[in-house]
Amino acid sequence: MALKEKERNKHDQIIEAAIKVFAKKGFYNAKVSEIAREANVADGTIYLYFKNKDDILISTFEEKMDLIIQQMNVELNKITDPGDKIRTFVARHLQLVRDNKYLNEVLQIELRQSSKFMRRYVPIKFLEYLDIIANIIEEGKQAGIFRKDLIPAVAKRAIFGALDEMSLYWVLARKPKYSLEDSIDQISRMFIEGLLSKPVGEEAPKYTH
Amino acid sequence: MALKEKERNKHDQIIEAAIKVFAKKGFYNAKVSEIAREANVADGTIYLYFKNKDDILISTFEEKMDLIIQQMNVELNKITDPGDKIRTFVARHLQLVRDNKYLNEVLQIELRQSSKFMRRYVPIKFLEYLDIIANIIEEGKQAGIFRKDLIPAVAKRAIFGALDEMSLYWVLARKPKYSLEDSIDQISRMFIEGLLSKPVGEEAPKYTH
Amino acid sequence: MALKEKERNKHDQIIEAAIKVFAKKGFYNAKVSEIAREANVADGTIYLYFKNKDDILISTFEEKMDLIIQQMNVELNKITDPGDKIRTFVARHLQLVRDNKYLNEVLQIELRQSSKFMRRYVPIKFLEYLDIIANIIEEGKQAGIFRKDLIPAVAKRAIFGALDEMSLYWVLARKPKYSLEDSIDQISRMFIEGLLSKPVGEEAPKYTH
Amino acid sequence: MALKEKERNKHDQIIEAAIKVFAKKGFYNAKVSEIAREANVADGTIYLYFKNKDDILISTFEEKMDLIIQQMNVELNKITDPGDKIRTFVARHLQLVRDNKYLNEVLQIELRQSSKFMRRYVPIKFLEYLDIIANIIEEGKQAGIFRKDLIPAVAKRAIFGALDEMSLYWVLARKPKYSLEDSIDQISRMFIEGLLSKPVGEEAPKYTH
DNA sequence: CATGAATGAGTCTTCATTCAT
DNA sequence: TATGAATGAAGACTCATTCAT
Repeated sequence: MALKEKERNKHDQIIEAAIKVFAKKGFYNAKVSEIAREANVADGTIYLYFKNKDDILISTFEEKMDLIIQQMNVELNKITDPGDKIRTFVARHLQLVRDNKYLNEVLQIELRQSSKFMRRYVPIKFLEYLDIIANIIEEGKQAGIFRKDLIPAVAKRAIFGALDEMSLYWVLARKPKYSLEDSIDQISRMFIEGLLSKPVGEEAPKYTH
Repeated sequence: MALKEKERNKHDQIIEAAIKVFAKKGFYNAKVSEIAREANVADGTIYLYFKNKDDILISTFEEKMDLIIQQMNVELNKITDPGDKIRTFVARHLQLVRDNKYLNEVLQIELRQSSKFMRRYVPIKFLEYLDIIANIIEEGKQAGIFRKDLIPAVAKRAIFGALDEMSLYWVLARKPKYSLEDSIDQISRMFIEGLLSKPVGEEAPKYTH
Repeated sequence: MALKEKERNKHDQIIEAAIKVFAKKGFYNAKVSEIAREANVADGTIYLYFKNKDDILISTFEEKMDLIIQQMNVELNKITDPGDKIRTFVARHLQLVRDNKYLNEVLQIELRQSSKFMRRYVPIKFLEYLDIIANIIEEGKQAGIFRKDLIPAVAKRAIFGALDEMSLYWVLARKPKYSLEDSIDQISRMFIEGLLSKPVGEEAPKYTH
Repeated sequence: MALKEKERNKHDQIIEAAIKVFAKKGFYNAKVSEIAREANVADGTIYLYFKNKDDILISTFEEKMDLIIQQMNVELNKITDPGDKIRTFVARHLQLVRDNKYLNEVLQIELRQSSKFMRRYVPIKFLEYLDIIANIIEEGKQAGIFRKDLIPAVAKRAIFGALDEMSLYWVLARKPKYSLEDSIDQISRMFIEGLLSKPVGEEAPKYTH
């Protein structure tokens, strides 16, 4: 492992350490010296790779989101049906959340944390991620599969919000009561089919307005 | 105005001041002395009404959520159809968000802020709010209007998450591109009807799972 | 003495402590916490009275120079002859230097210390002090006692510089070899009469160049 | 230029770089790494030529003063009359100051900087420079040209101080109001002849310049 | 109840110096 | 000799909290 750490460059060591510490303590309660210790570097070394404590968090976010966006796009490019894409997006998102516990906690809680980050820092990568959903919606509309009156810019946020809240639940719940599979299924279907039961032969729902 | 402030008790003055300051600066960057100044009381006075800085935030949350829950229940009790209830919940929630800019910012950003609050503090009031949604889902299922396989505990989080993300957008966007009405309509229909278009004559959607 | 310190306000306690510590350690090597200890206040208290460490030094300078300028003017107003005024200025300056060992060290060494102060900070009080000399020169010229071709703006700096260098000598020399009286006499006469011996009847100096 | 720098040895490169950086930033605000960059060497290289940061300043001072003292002695040895020597010393000093802007700033401000240097470090070279003046005074006394009661050890400091203050004015004033020639003339005459005018009837000095 | 001056623990950041290459 | 990445000690400053009035 010592070898493994030698191989990875210090930048990455620090990012990984920061994710752990931020996840455990929260950004404001995390000490730079603790990140340094976790990364097996000296305090000062952090500042050779990052401008300041804020920069560590922002860099973590950008670099990790970049990876996630790439992976997500690779996955989605294998699929053509918009409904399947939604289902896949939901599944992949929740799997990522489950498999990257620490990172999820940081993205979930710490980045939302403070006006400091939410406002001053324009989360380009986040918008890029949201737009993956918007694109699926748009494709679905074009293909005549999704309703024409959907506003992708609103829908993308609704879908992301639902997933995000589910993720938060997992972050906070010590013992989640619902499995990943249940969550994927529930959320996919809520969005694709809606809440209504639609017995064969029944007409379209009445709240058309 | 001096009179108006005299009338209100100091506890409420401080809560209102805290909402403003937390909304503007964020919890960690808000200074107790700034809240005191905004509330027109001395720094020390804060500590006669609240245990500490954390307690101000937690009290704000609990007291305000209590009000919101009561109002929401009054509203929903006038309605019987579960679909209408969902639509009303969505509408009311987004209206509250729009009409209580500062409070929304605090609930949105600051309470999510830190493991400190999200973990240590069990948000009873928040769960109570979520359960309003769960109850609607349950009623809908009982009435045969909503799908039987819906899991209310998951659905409630999906719906709240969608609303919450929309709220966050309003907090952060300087000039929101979508109106309250559009958002209410979009989100209500996404959940009630789903994303799929249902061309005349076509049967129920194919992804029946 | 504890009583005496109680009487004086904290601002002055800090200034006096700062003079001692700056004199002993120099500005950059002086620790704010050391000034606080010397002043019998907490570290944070310093920042209730001064913006930052720089501000302590600058305030010390301004406040003390103000006192010195006032005292000097009172003294000089009792005298009419410009030559006597020069002699008195020289005497007073050197006495002040001798009697305020710590302050002198700070003014001498620490304020000259760094471009930081000498350039960024316009030493209004210092110029005011220099102008006392310029005024004497001007009066002397008006009265026909001093040479008409003297440029007060240059002469004031030459006289101050001579005194200042003498002061520096006293700061640095552990055992000064020359007494205050000798120094006063030498410097006064060098400026008033010059270096040349001018026995009665002797001709003017020969160095025409 | 690369060639030119290759020619000069690294020691001198560092000294010249240090003069620039110290002049610009001041000793305490100058970074060793900045000196290294300016000198086109690596940070570590500095420590092959100098013991530490202090040593750079002290070495700069000693080496440069050595040169100045030599030049000054060469110049003065061509002259015999003590009055002329004083005038020449004044002129040469001020010319050096004007022609070596950076060095002057360092000598003026940075060496005075801190008790650290002024006390711990005995400025042998500085005393050597002062003694050039003392020797002129002594010669003048021997020759019966200067007053017998002059104390060279005091006079040398007065003269140097006057020059030094004038130099400081040039360092700090962005647009000096007085020319080099005026300054040389004023200071030389203030010391040689004094401030007093010599009323008609008495012999007027002939060097009206 | 109310005040607000005083406290002092706590931490990010800098930068002279080292040393493996 | 030369490098420059890494080190880690050190200190200015903030601000939640207290308590004498």
